[in-house]
Amino acid sequence: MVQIPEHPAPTSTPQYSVPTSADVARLAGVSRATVSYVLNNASAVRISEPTRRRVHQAAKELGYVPHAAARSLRAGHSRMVLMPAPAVPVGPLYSQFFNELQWALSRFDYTVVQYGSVGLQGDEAARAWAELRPVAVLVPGSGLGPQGVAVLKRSGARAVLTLGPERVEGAHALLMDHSVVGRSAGAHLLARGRRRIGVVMPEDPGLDIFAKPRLEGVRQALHGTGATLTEVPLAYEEQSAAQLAARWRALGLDAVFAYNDEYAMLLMRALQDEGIPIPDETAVIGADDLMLGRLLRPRLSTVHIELPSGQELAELVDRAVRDFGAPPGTHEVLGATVLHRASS
Amino acid sequence: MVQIPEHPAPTSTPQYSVPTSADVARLAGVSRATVSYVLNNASAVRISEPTRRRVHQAAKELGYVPHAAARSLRAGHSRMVLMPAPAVPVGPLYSQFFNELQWALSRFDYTVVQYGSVGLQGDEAARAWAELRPVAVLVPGSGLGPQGVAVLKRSGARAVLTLGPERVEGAHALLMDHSVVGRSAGAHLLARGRRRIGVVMPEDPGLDIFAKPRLEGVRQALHGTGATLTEVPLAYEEQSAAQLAARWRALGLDAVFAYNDEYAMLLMRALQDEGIPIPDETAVIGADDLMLGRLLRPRLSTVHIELPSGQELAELVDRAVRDFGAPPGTHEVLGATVLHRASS
DNA sequence: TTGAAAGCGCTACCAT
DNA sequence: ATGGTAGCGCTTTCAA
Repeated sequence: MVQIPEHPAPTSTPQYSVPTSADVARLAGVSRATVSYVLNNASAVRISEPTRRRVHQAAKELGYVPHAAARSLRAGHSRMVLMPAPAVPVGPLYSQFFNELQWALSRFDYTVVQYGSVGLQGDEAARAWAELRPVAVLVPGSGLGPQGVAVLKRSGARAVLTLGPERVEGAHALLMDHSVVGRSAGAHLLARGRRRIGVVMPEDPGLDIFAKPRLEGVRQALHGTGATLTEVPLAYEEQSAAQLAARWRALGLDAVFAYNDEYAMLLMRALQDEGIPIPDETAVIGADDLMLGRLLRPRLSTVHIELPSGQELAELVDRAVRDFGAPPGTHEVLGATVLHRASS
Repeated sequence: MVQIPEHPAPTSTPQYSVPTSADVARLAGVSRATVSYVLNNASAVRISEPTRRRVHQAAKELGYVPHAAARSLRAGHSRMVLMPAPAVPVGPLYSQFFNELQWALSRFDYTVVQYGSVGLQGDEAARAWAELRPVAVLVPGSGLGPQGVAVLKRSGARAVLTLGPERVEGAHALLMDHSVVGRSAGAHLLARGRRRIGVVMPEDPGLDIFAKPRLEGVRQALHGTGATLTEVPLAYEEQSAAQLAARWRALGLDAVFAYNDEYAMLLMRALQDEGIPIPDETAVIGADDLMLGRLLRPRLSTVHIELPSGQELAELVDRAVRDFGAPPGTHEVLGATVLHRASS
């Protein structure tokens, strides 16, 4: 289970020990109960104004800060929403989404905590999270199995939500099916009259969870149209792009969906250096709608991705927590819109 | 102090209550003490092999997960390193640095938790953090005052480290003085023979904490050389860049440090659209060494920024925790190197 | 080798 | 209006 390694004892004792509510009570000349009532604005009991003042004064004087662990231990539950930090370095899109979510959840009086679980595998990670007894767990990406969900629920988590490509038994699913991105891109390229379509596959294996569904989406869009699909591996390096560009004409493609805008920019530059006219000979489309794509010449077409608003998601979490008897639901939360610019 | 709003009672009771070590003890037919010994591999006591097996078996059967809050309450301390999530959306540089740090700290058996404190102000935030009784707090950016540091320390935090532009009384400082970035850029432009130097100031006020020191660094580099410095406000939008470019010649600048690579790319495109040759008429240098800067024509010169390694930082944190009697130290942790490419 | 029990800081019930 | 106190889950002496 859990091992507590030994750590050296403090080299010196703190001059002041941490003040507790008992200290506040002593200083104010009241009982611990009264302190608790006052500091929590308990509505069930009425405390006289002078007493309140004395307590507040004493608390301030001592620099008293309540002990969250003790409180939630006593209460039997917490308002902590735990969110494992995604292992893959994610873009600004996600960062912003996360901040928004955090803000929205705090409006519901939840405390959002991002837990770094580097190096832990699957169910082992779930156990580590469960030790914190969060009221809800919001898991990005894949990597949590039904076992993990069960562990969390048995440990009192009232809602487990996954943000990822697939449903997990027992958990609410916020399906972020990236195939819709590929479908949009594929459909767009078809509509532009392209027939021999390449799809960039980043060589960074960490990106597979996004890249594979996007590829699959393109495949779906092309299905039954007679258009061909060619996977094009590419590392996020100039040299890799140059090599690819050198053999580009041999691939015989008239369009390429470049996984995202960054890869698109990398590839586009290499193709242009090779003298391949865009979009005439090869159309290029990216994804993520980065500002920088607009600066290219020709301007980069892209698939704009809509994540759910933090507000919506926070409501979903709150509802799941409150109706935690209800069966877990599934929500499609990824939108995709093609922004047609000059490169396609 | 802290207000606990009321929340509706559970709509239904969980079918199974969360298993405790007492449940494990009961099922295994031993005492709670024995369970604790077994699950924590206590070296002080020897437990017979059959008993161990029974305990492990029972724990597994019940899906027992220890309660971190109860444990740290009893222990009187935790191994939690708390890191407030930076309010400003930060780039991939920081994300990677953070992951590395997290990993390194986990090697020291710390649990890293990122706490989202959106909407909390200064010392209020510090109190919220202090409620969690972290053993160490690692605060990025500015925003924590001496008061806040005191609150944290009085609440048992054995180390408070700030990652930011300036020292804070009582806290260890990992000084990330961005003026070194500006100094490098300024010195480089001077060395290239430029004399009328512009410095892009992003209009996003959240970036001021980086932008102002960078500006100051340029000022320092130019000091006493007779070169002039002009602040150039720019929003991260094409239109803003276009407007700036339109009046560029009137500014009479022969070089510009563009805050970072993204702003540099934005500006460079606008200048080129305006027919201003780079670097002949105006030299451009960015910062952050983004891959995408290499794709521009001319290739973008940049200031490569070196953050400290996660390993180093983890060691620093660990030492600070262990020798928490020692006076807080100051460490310069930002390096800057100019990568001269074609744009300057 | 194992068990009984105290107590970490806090809140909520029940007295007064 | 205020105080006494039990008990949340856990670890760790001390006794047996």
